[in-house]
Amino acid sequence: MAALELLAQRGQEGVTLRDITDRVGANVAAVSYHFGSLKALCESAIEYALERYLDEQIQELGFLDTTSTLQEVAAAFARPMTRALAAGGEELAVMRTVARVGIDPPEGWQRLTGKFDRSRRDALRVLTANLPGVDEEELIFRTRCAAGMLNWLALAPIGTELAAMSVEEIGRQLIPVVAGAFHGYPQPASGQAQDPHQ
Amino acid sequence: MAALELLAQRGQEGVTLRDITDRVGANVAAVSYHFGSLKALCESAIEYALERYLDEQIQELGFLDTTSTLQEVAAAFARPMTRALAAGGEELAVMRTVARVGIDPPEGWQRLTGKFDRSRRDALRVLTANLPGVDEEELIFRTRCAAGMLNWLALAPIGTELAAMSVEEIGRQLIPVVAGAFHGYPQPASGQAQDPHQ
DNA sequence: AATTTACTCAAGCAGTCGCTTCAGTACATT
DNA sequence: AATGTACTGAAGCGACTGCTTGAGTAAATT
Repeated sequence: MAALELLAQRGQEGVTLRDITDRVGANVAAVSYHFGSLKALCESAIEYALERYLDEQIQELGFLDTTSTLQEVAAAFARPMTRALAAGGEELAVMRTVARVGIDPPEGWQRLTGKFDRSRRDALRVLTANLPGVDEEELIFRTRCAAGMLNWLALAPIGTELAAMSVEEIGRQLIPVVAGAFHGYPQPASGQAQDPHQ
Repeated sequence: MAALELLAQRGQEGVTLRDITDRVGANVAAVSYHFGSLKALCESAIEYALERYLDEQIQELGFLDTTSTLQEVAAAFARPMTRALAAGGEELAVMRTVARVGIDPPEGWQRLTGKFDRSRRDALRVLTANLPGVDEEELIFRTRCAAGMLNWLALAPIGTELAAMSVEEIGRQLIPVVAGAFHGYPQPASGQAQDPHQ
């Protein structure tokens, strides 16, 4: 039940029935018996991963309030990923599966839209307090960009490099980048460009 | 020769020989005749996409110099992607293929490391001029984060939303985020113990 | 002891995969 | 007209896919 996320993350469509059964030492019939089909097994694994990630994300954002700094928001936003990168193993496989779903969403993934929306709303709430001058639409966009960046880190080779670091080291490098993406760096509307952080 | 990138982007490992031939109205034998194998065809398509993207990226960065602002750097860095998103079609398929390669690199992709390194070096050169206070190692990290974010935009569903906008509209939303990721947003000085998770 | 329940196992099904084969065709060259 | 070159078409090969089947097994329940 657990070791198959390791396969779901190596490619949603690239995982075969016998890959899984060989890895866990089971028989192909066991999958049909327990899940009905390979597709149902994958959906079950994806649902498990999504729930686990969203619960963690919502909890992290729940620790924040309107007095939280932008760095704290970025840290909370990125913490599920940084923790998974540092932990590796099944925790990282869960994050990779979630990231894959963001690229190749399965058919019936709308079941979890509720939790997903709540996670996004929580992030938006703490961001608007820090960046009152930015449109809500743009904050949503930045949130999605930041989430995409984190998902990319989980999937791309750079993620395996980060996996060798501690969670503090990852956060030290990553959080300023996430916070910077949230904050933005305005385009020179007219005249001289100035450092907006002063 | 062109319409097959559309398939390579729908999943490197999920593309089948008959998918391609049915789409272009050709026969399976034509692939073996022209490329030798499906793998060779995919490698050829990937190589084509990578070269096309890297040439464009290097050219964009080449327009910059040490007097360019951070927004200009971000704009040049993101322009191949914003342009592809606005253009759609084959140009977007090329970017999606490149992004897929970043996640699931094919076996012999080291051939193009030279151009890839040059692109990264060019980006680093114009970034150090804008951010002299940041370590080079961290600038490399931020460059990879920003590139990952752009790749994500190409692959994820948000990319199809962006594809409905003009290149100026995309840039208006995207460039501040990329520039913000480059610039970073510093963490609060250590010792304040603001983080509730420690 | 008998029965039910939960599950595993090897075998095999139809379908698809990448790839090859070889006869057939269009066209340029001689 | 004959020949060579470049390419296409349909058919089929072995390997693999997801999935099913039916016999077999171990433990719990009766």
